[in-house]
Amino acid sequence: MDQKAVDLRVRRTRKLLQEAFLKLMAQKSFQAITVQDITALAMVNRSTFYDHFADKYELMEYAVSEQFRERLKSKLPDKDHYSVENLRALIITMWEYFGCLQGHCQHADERQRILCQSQVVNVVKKVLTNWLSESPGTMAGDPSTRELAVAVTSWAIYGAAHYWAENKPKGTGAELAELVIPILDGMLQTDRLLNRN
Amino acid sequence: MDQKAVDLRVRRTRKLLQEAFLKLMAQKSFQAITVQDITALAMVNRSTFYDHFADKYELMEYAVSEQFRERLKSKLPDKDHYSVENLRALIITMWEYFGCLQGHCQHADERQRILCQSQVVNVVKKVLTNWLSESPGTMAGDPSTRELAVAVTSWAIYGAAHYWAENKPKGTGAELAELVIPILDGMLQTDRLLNRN
DNA sequence: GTAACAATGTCGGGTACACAACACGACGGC
DNA sequence: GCCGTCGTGTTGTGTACCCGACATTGTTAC
Repeated sequence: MDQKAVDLRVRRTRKLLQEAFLKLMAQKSFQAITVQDITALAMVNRSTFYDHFADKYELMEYAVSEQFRERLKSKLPDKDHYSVENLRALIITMWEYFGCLQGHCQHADERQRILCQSQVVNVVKKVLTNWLSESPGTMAGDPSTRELAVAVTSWAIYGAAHYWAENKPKGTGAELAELVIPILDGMLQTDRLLNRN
Repeated sequence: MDQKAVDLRVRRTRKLLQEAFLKLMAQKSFQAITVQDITALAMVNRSTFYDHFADKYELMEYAVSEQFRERLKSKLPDKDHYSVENLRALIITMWEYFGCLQGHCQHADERQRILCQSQVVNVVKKVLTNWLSESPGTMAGDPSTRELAVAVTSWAIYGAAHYWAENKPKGTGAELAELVIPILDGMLQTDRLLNRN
């Protein structure tokens, strides 16, 4: 699933299933969507669906991850290295996406909103891991410390974005970023310093 | 090509190629579009293209035919039988589509505009043939007379729609229909009467 | 002229996918 | 109870498609 899908057919099939699922989510509840609905709209045979996803939950996770990944990729100034600008874009994008999730999936209940959001966090974890491993002269020796820092930071961002999306409907992403960047940047910087010793 | 393409993969591939082609026509000239452009956008292997179309001209004909067919299907009150209302819808739809062709394919030259329009006439021929063969008690014995009537009527409609689109930019489709329906309906009716004897 | 390059059209071998058929559980009606 | 219907998940066989490589045909530049 996560590993590269080289074959054009594989990439295309997943893309078609993803798009069909997102379209259906805009007009139906997740429960009301059947695998048959998805495959019919995507023009993919139903049994082929199971070659890629165990069930519609797995497709939802995939669709959310990919959509957020795409969106993030287009917003990051330099996607390969850590910087405060990248961190700001990350925070704002996640907050925006949470709002978009609420808007796009009108019929989503609390349960699968959390499922979706946790997928977003997983994407952020990967991005942060990349940044820190690409960052020159940091954490050469201790990957487990890095994993911990990534997990803490990712979920911290989630907490901020989630709170802001739920409780501050008038707030902007920039405001949110200004509030939490000092904390997060501090975490990542001290982490780097610790590992230099 | 024309015969039914049952397999889902075939229908999907052609649909993807068609959509990609139409997207590219909106931003490039026909000459500037390569088969590679089309297949890349459609997420279809280039060699697969040649399993369906001999060249990009054939794809253009297919795309125009299908697009017009779809458009027509959604406009006809009763798509299976001849009636003046159907004839009116046919005339107006063709005229509208010619305008749409000019708008959508900005970079099209005169040569392939005619290629496209002749495909539209072919679709109209098939529709008229269907109508007359489904029409109860008409032309049971002489298909060649029917073919002739269909050809004459189809190209007559083309002449009207083409002229109206080119020379009467202020005109409406309804006006055009009112002008030519008497002639065309007369042709089809006398044709029927002739064949009753 | 010709050399480099890009797009076309074709072929063979491997594979992702379609299709049909199946078993299973969950419902709802009689 | 038994029934038909619907959605799910699995399996086997045939095929549409991918991919890479190839020769051919323009097209541009030197």
